[in-house]
Amino acid sequence: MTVEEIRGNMGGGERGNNNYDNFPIGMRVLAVDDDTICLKVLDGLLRKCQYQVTTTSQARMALKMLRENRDRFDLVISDVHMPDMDGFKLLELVGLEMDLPVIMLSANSDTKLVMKGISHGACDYLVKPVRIEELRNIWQHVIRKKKVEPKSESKSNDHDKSYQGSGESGRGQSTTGGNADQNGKCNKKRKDEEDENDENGNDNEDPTTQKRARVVWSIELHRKFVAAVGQLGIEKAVPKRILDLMNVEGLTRENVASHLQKYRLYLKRINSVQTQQANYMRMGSLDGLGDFRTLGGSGRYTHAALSSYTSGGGMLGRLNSAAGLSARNLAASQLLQPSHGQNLCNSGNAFAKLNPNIPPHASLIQGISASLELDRLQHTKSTAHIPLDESRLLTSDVLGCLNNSLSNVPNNPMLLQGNPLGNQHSLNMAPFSSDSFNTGVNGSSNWQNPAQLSKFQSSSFPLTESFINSHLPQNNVREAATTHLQNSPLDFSATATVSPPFEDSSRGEIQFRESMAGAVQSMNHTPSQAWADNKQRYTHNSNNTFGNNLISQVPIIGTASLSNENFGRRMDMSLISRSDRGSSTLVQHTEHDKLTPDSRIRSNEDYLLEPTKQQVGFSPPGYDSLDDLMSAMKREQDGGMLDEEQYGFDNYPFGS
DNA sequence: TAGGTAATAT
DNA sequence: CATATTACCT
Repeated sequence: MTVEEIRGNMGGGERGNNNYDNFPIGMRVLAVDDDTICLKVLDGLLRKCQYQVTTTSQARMALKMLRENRDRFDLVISDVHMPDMDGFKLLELVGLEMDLPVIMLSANSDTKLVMKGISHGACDYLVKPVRIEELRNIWQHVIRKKKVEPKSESKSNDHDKSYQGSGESGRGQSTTGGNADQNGKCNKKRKDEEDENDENGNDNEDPTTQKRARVVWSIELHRKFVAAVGQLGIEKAVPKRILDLMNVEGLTRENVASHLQKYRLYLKRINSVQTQQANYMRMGSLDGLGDFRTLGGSGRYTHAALSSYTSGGGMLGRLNSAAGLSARNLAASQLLQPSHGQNLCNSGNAFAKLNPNIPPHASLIQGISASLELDRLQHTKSTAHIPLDESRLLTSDVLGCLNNSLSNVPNNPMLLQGNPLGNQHSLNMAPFSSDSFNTGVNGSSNWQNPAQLSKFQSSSFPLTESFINSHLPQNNVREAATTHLQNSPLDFSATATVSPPFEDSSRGEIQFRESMAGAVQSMNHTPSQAWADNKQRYTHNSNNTFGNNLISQVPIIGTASLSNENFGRRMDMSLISRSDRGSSTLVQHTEHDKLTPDSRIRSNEDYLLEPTKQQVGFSPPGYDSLDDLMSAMKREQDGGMLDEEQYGFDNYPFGS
C-alpha cells in the first residue's frame, strides 16, 4: 500500500498535522492502561517508535476520546485488566464502533486471555513487559486494516441475508452472524490477499481488474457456504441456490459448484468412515485384512492400506510397529500387547455398536478427529520426520477401527461445519473448526496468514503453537485422536453441548474453542506413550487450559462424570509428564513419559468398561440439526453398508 | 441453462 | 500435493 493510499484510506478525517509521508512515524496511537507506571513506560516506548501517542489511564476515557473523533487515532493499544472497563469490552466497542485496530496488552499471557483477545478482534496481543521491538511493528496492523476495509462486504451478508429459505424450516444457522464484525476485523477475507509490511507501495488493488482471482475459500466464505447448504438442506443445495444464499459478490456459480463438489466428496468420505466403522464392527476381524478393502476411503488409500498390510504383516504387527515409536520408551509396552490393541479397537466397535443409531455423534467425533487430521496434514507438509507409509499404516490399521480414511480428507474443517447443522451445534463447532482451519492453513504454503496470526504464533501461544509448529509425528496425533475418541467420545459431545449457556456467543465460542483446542492438545498428550518424537513446546500451559476448561464444562452430563475423571486423570498425567519438558529434544524426555503408561491404560480400561454409560450420556437431545446430513448418510449406509465398495457412491443421496 | 464429474492448472 | 478452475457431458 502506498503512502497515498494510506492517506486516502485513513478515514478521511482531518489528520491534524500528521505527516504520513513517512508513515509509521507519527502514527497516532492511543494507549490505555490503568497502571500509570505501565502507561508511562508504554508511552515512552511508543514515542521511541516515533508514534504520536496519546495516553489515558481510563478505558472509559479512551472510549470517549475515540468516540468524539474516531479519526483521531490510527491504533489503540489497551491493557486488558482495567478497573473501569474491561479491556475486552473496550476492544469490542472499539471494534464495533470505529473499527480501529486494537492491540491488547496484558501481563497475563494466559492462553484463555490471549484467545479471548484475539477472538474478540484484537489485532495483536502483547504480553508485558512489552519490548520496543514489538511496538515497532504494530503499525502494520493499521495498514492491514485499512487495506481490508475497502473490500469489506459486511453489511449485505451477515444477518439479514439468511432466511429467504423457502418452505424449508430455516434452521438457526446464524453461524457467522454477529461474530463477523469482530472476527472479520482481523481476518482477511477472500481474494484481496495482502502482503505483510511492504512500504514499497506497489499495489494492484484495482477492483475493476478483470482477472478473476482464484477464489480462496476462506473460513468465512466456507462458513457461508455451509450455512447456505444447511439452509437449503443438503439435497437441495445446488450451486445456484447456494450462491444466492451466500450472497457474496464476485463469487460465481462455478466457484460454488466446485466447492460443492469438494464438499460432497468430503461428506462422502465422512460417510465412508462411518460405514467402515459399521463394517469393521460386523466383521470383527482383528487382522484387519477383510476390512481393508472395505475401509479404503478411496482407491489409492485402499492400496496404501493393503500394501501396508503386507509389509506390516497383520494388524497386530502393525499395531506394534506403528506404536513402536512410543513403545521404545515404554518399559513394558503393555499398551501394545495384543489384548490392548484389541481393546482399543473393540472400544471403537463397541462404540459403534452401541450407537448405531446415533450417527450425529459419530460425525461429531469424526469431525474432531478429522480436524486433527488436518493438523496432521499440515505437519506432513512442514515436517518430514515420519515416513508417510508409517503414518498411513497407522491410520488404516491401528486406527482403522475408526477413521482410516481420514487421511484422505481433503479439507477437514468441512467436517464440523459440513454437517448442515445450522443451529447451536454449528455455532459451537464452527469456531473450533474454523480455528483449526486457520491453523492448518496458516502453515500451508499458499495461505497468506494474517499478521495477527503469525504474531499469534510467535507470541508463544501454547495451543496454536503446538498446533502449528509442533513436530508431532503424525501418527501420534492420529493415534491420540482416535484413541481418545474411542475412549471418551462423551467428552466432546458433552463439551459441545455445554457451550451454549455461555453469556454471549462469542464467549461461548471462545471457551469452546479453547476447550476443544485443549482437548485436541490433550489428545496429543494423552496416550502419553512417550511420544518420544514429540517436540512440542509450550505444552504445560495448554494442559492447564485444557484441564480447567474442559473439565469444568463437561460435567453437566451426569453419566459423563466417570469419563471426566478419567479425562482429568489423564490430563494430570499429562501435566506431570510434561512439566519438565521444555523445547529441547525428545529423547531426553522420554524418561518422564514412562510415568504414564500404567495409568493411561487403566484409563482406557475405564473407558472401555463404561460403554453404556457413555452411550447414555451420549445421546443428548437436539440433534435435529444433523438430521439432514445424517439421514442422508444413513440412507446411504443402509443401502450399501455390506457392499462396501466405498467407491460406489453413485447412489449417494447427494447425487443429482 | 444448470448440475455433476473428470481433467487440468496452479 | 491439494485444491481451485476449466472442460465436458447429461
